[in-house]
Amino acid sequence: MGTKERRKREKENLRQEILDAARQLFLKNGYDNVSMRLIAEKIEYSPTTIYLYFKDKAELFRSICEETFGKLERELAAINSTDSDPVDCLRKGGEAYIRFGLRYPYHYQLVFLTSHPDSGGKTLDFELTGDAGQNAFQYLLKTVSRGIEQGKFRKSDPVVLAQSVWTALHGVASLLIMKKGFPWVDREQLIASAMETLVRGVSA
Amino acid sequence: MGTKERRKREKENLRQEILDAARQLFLKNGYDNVSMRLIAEKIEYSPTTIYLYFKDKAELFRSICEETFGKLERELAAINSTDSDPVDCLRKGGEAYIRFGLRYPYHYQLVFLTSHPDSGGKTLDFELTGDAGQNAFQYLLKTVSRGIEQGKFRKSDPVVLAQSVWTALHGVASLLIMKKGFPWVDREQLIASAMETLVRGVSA
Amino acid sequence: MGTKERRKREKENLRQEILDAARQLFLKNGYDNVSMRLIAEKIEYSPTTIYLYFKDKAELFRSICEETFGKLERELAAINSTDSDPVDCLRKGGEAYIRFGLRYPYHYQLVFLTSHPDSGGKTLDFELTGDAGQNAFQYLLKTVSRGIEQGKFRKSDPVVLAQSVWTALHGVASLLIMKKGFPWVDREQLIASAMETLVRGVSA
Amino acid sequence: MGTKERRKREKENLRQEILDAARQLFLKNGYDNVSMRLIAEKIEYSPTTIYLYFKDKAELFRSICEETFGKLERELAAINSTDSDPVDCLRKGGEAYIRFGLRYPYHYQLVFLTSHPDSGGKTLDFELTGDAGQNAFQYLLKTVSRGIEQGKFRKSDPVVLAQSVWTALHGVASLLIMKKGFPWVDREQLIASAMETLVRGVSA
DNA sequence: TATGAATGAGACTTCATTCAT
DNA sequence: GATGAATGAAGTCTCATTCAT
Repeated sequence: MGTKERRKREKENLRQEILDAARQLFLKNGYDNVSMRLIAEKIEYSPTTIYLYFKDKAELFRSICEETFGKLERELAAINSTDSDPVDCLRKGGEAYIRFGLRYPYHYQLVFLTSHPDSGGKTLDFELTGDAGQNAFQYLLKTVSRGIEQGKFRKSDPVVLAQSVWTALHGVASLLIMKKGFPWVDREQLIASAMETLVRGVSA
Repeated sequence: MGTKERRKREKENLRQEILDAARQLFLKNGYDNVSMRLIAEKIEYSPTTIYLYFKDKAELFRSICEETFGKLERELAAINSTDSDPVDCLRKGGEAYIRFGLRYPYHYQLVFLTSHPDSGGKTLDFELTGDAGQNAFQYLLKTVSRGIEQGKFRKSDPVVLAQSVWTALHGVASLLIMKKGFPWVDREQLIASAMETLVRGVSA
Repeated sequence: MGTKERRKREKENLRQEILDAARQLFLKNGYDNVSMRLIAEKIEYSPTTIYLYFKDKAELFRSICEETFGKLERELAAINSTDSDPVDCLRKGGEAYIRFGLRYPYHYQLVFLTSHPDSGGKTLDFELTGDAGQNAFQYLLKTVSRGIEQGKFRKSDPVVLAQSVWTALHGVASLLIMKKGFPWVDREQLIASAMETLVRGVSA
Repeated sequence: MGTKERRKREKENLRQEILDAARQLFLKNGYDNVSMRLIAEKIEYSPTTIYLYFKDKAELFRSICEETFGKLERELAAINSTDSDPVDCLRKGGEAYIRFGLRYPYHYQLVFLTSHPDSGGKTLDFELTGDAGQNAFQYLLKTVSRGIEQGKFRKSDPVVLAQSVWTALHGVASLLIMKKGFPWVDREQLIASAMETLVRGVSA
């Protein structure tokens, strides 16, 4: 194979390489503390090159978000289509959600633990993120609605209940991801306890 | 009238004035979107002046955090010392925790939503982090322990239960803070529902 | 239908197509505000392609100028050879000159409104400059000389008079080109008035 | 005088020094080819420093224009207030205008021979320039109007005539400034001839 | 002939910070 | 105690251009 391979690392797909590098940096440093130059250095390309694949910094960030949401959605979709009992669904879906976060901590952080630069002047307008968030949320909402209808979950506005379920799940995932230094109990025990609390909490 | 009083507002303590201005700005814009100049303009002093009171931007921010977390601790302490019923304690303390996060979102972010392993170059180095987290947690642990002892909370390892309670509280605070763009239901309803879920979930 | 014809428009001569596109853009936006990419997009080719036909941006521009100034000379030549009355010649030639400037404002700028002493680093080096100026001037000089000889223009050194005529024509063209923001009267009226002033001014 | 003088060149007024440097560079290179860095290097300061005196590049450019227009206006005002005969006024004012250009070729070029970046996308909106231009033009308009009223200038719309007079004056100034390489006749002769042509041309 | 990929240079601008007064 | 003046570093992004195919 006479092909000249300029760098050892395979770079079949530079676009993906950029995404990977950027994701990691955004996570470690936060959106504002990652410069295009920094990303470029990490992949050992010139900053200009990034602009061949992404219109600007915001689009790069947005792409990373979309990517992650896609993964999560697919996992949740699988569970929802398999199981029919709302309680089972909640249990399995909830755990899946938490474990998704733990398995892809980088992605999770980026999407759920990075403040999108929409507050301070520089409105970058990540509507899309919101949409994707809602998509993932729809699965949860369905489950909760069914649970209420079937009298298995306590009576209440389905949206309200679903959102509060989400906060509970997110709490577990995010704290475990972010506070690795905290003297946590056994991770499995904690997840079990949190899920138990959640399921009891929403049950009728 | 000989004395030219440059501003009507009393400024006995410029240091405090700086802290106040900076706190508001950090809260509104986030750390990265607040420049020293911006703070200086708000207090109508020159940027240089700030450096007479604070070594640099990081120290200024750190001071604000300390100040703020003092408040959180005091709030939680007050609740814990006043109320004796663990359920009430959990309810009130939990709400206080959430509302604290919502009131000081950037401080909350800094301490609970930032991973500080190496912080990538710009070392902000908030030693406080671990301490504050654990301090706050101690109050919760006490309450949970008492609840289990009194048979009001379901039987389980107090630390495990306390930690899972924390995740639930944190979930509400952090999601509301980070995902402002999400179509949340009425905030009060959401908090109420989440607390209800939590209290039911841990009850015996 | 085997042959995929990428564009309907015939493109026998890509070089000419580039020139045409570039000319329009240079005219509309000015040299500095036209990027190679912009030209490339207009002709629906890649930027790289342009370099197959022109060494660089400067050469492309230079080609356009040459092309254009050929036209000016031909126009003036035609008038001078057709008309024999110096007054008519002056009138028609003068108007032609002005209108030429207005039709090709950026070319005109380049040749008559740019000082090319050292051109500060970015040497555009339009040798053409002096030549084109003088060539155009020769036609004027002939006309003026004939006018004086025939007693139709006021007695004076032909070169002096010709040069002052040139300044008058140039004044109209250059001001209209450079000061688009000025609240000019109707352009035709202005040209007519300026020409009237000029012809009266040189008449015996 | 123990005063530490950091540089030999006097720099009592850095703002003026910036203006001077910028004016020269804008002239030599054109607006687009002058970078803030270049100006900074010329005055041996950091680019940042310029921003202490001017909001941005556009404001710097605008300031230079204002400065120049001020000078011209004052000269023309002096003449108009002294002389009463329109013909004299035209003659003297016209010459003054031309000589102003020749005396301040840098200023003149910048204001009358630099295309303000208003055409190509980047609308910088130099309304002000237009205003100032109009102010200077008012003096000319007054003279021309009086001349027409008194029957000394040929009957015509005063604004049209005034504008065509301006083009004539501008033609002399600008060509002499820009085309130093052209084999001009004696400058005084040329000015005299151009003014003669102009005065004859507008006379009744 | 045509181009996709890549880049070095450089554009304007903002920022935290220091120094001398 | 307070500030005006100044700066080095860095930010995002665009451009003309080249190279290998």
